Amino acid sequence: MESKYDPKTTEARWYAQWRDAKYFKPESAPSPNGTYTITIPPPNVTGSLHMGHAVCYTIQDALGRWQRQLGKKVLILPGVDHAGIATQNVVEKEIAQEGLTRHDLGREKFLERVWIWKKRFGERIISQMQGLGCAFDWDRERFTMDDDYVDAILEEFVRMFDAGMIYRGARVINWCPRCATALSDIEVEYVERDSHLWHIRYDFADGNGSVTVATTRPETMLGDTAVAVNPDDPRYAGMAGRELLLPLTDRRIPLIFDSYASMEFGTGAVKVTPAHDLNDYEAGKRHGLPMMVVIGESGKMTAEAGDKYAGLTREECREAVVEDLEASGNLVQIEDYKHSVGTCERCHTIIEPLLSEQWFARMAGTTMIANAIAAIESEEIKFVPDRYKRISVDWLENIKDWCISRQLWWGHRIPIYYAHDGKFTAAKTREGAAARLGVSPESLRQDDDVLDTWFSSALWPFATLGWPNDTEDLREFYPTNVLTTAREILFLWVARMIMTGIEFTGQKPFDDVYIYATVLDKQGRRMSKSLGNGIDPLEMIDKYGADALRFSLMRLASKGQDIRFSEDRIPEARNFCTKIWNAARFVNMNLDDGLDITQRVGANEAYTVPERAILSKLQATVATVSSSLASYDLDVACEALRGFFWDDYCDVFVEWSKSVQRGDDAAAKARVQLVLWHVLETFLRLAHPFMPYLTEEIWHALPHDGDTVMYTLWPTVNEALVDPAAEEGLNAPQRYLREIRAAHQELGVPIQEQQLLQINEDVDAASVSSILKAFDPRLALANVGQEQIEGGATGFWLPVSANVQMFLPDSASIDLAGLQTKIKKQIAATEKSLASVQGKLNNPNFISKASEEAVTKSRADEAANLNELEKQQRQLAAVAARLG
RNA sequence: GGGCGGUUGGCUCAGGGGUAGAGCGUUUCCUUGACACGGAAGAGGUCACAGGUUCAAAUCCUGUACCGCCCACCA
Repeated sequence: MESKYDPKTTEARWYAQWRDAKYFKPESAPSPNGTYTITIPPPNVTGSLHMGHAVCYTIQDALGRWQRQLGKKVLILPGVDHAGIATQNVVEKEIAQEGLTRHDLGREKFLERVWIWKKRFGERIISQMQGLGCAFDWDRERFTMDDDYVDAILEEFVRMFDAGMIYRGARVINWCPRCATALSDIEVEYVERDSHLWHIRYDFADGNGSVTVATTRPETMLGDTAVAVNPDDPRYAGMAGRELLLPLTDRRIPLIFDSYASMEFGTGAVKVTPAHDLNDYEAGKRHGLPMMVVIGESGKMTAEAGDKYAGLTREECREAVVEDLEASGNLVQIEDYKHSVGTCERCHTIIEPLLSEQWFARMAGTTMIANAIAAIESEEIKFVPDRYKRISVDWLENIKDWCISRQLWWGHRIPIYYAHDGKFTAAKTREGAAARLGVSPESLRQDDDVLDTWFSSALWPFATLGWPNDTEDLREFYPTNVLTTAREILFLWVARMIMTGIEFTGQKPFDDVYIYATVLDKQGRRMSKSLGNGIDPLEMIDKYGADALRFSLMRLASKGQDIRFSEDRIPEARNFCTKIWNAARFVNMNLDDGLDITQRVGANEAYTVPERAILSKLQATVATVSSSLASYDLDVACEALRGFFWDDYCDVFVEWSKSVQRGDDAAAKARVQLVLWHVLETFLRLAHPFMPYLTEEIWHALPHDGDTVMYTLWPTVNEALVDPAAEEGLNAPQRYLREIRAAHQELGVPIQEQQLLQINEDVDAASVSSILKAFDPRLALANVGQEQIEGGATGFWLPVSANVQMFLPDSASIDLAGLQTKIKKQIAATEKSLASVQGKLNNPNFISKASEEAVTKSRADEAANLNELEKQQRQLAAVAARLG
């Protein structure tokens, strides 16, 4: 093994080897224990992967590698999403730099450009996942625009259409004037804005009085077709049906009664613009009001807005209208007002609610929704953390119909075909539609719109496995086991996969939904392009290695808590990788050639205390890492691995083993080597899901059995090796040693002069002595456990811990006064702690009401404190006697 | 307006009814034959605040404050 670990060359070498050997394919591994499937959330082809993706794919890879070691036939199916609106936007931005719009290119040429983009970024994304070390089955990689995937979408659409779940209608929808498309409700992002509330006076047409309305959007008044007041509002009693003169126009509009007008807000009168506000639209429908579209799809005022305003942008028109209202004297007041404004999730342009013909999927009240709710409520599909269960159900229970048509070019064309006579139907093909309508295919016109991206991603877990065909993959790997995803697409994606999965396959799409931590920057802000605070995973891999990045992310990603991440968190993990490398190198260089690894460590052999202790702790680590993986507590697993390896294995066991290696007991050497190797090899298998490259590299450098650590079996707990007594047998001497060292430091006596130790505890004196000498060879311990001083040396016994005394010969020059002060301080502390425990024990309520366990523990605490106090007092006495 | 999460040593976070834990940082010592991306020893917290329940509260309950997120037809 090289003295320094080089992640870069190691990672590249292993990934290529794994891939060439087809290790990632479920068919390759010995798999007697069933299947385990993950269809990874397909990233958008909009750009490269960010840290959130790195967390996502790292977790899934770790879960997959773990399950593979458990003997499962593991399929992790990768892919990318065409991401309609998002991708169209980035390509539009790209061509804008050439001074072009998509309309300059035309649909066909523009789509060519998008495909070029897709190829470039799709490949980059795949190589990024591979750089992370992801053991995904690349032969099964899917894209949401693959032919067979498209077939699944057509199937979905036609089935829903035939079931009456898809309809076309004119409704007020969310329109993004910049993207020039409709959006669904959940693609709108609300942001708080400082604005104004404009109070405008509408005079009655008969010249008798007026009504003042308040609005945040004065420009929409040009499309007002009524003013509404609450029927119970005494201020407007009997005024229903009276006509108002709409300012700046010559139109007359009615005053209507509708309970949607709140009496508490402003004057209680609300202007009604049915074509540009969802509530107003509903009110307009209730009252049969005309709907005037005054703002067009481009965000500019239409001819309906009047000659004066037509052609102005919404913003320009607002200024003009306010100015004109001021001039006409109708502007009563301008109030500062903070409210939230809907914006486009993709381009952040302010949404225009717009009356428009769109395709909708019926959601509310359908069995599709009911079944999804039932699956979540019954926990047939389990959410982790479980609070997302309630959130998901709430959303589904209040679901509205879903606007699925988009006026985009990049996406799946809606499979609706229109005949000349206006009749239309849905079909997978033009020919199919022609047959349904009884006309010729040539006479049909296909709808120009495309489908919402999420309409296609909703099928991901099963369309990727071949649905609607009854494929072998679908039968074998569906339902999948876990969906690991980001919180922000819980409704957009997760809920919809559950809906469609149950609807179309009759089965839930996955058992568990694991919502992982969001990666934030150091200040707790979202990482985003506009803030420029993102960190490029590939750059970090290049700098620290993939294993270090993976480990740092998983170690920080505790369940339900967001991660504040910055580059300076990675060295911690990188240092751990280095530590593992160096320890392995040390172990490896000390292994004798004849090590027989078929002789795995068993329980029956006569191991020394430190050997039994490390084997025992290894069992605990196996248990913790296994259960933490099962409950998605990857941070806990990482911490268990780190603590065990660094503290228990390196700092204690490996250090101790040096004394054996230095000695001349051949049998002891062979034994310790076997334990060193066994623990390390087991650790590598445990750590492999988290740091695949490093573990593979070391595993191969060590004696091993097999071709890859990927296919080794997951370690199990060997109860026979669980040995708390041995752990204590190792802990105790370490405690003594700390105290001996402290005492020597305190006394100013070199530790080399320490020869004798007296121990009153029930310990194996020989073992303690040997462990002590192993950790500090400077100790010239001649005897442990004997009070008799050989050779008639004179000196005094200083208690160093409750049951241990060390001998200080007269020759030592000792700072007794300093020691005295220190012991007195310790006594005070012990007394305080003793008083606290005794206070508890003297409380009759505690004795009678507390659990037996708690009382027992307190009694033990009291005894320990008393013991400690006694020792300290003896110490003090010993020193005092010495001081004379 | 409703809901959810958070508030623990300088920083980032675990934990969770029985006298506070980790990593990083920091202090002192150590270039000892795996590792200075290291080792040894140490300092450092009345667990946001106020009430309550309990023999016992950092932990459970109620409320408050602040931070963050989500939802809602906040003219």
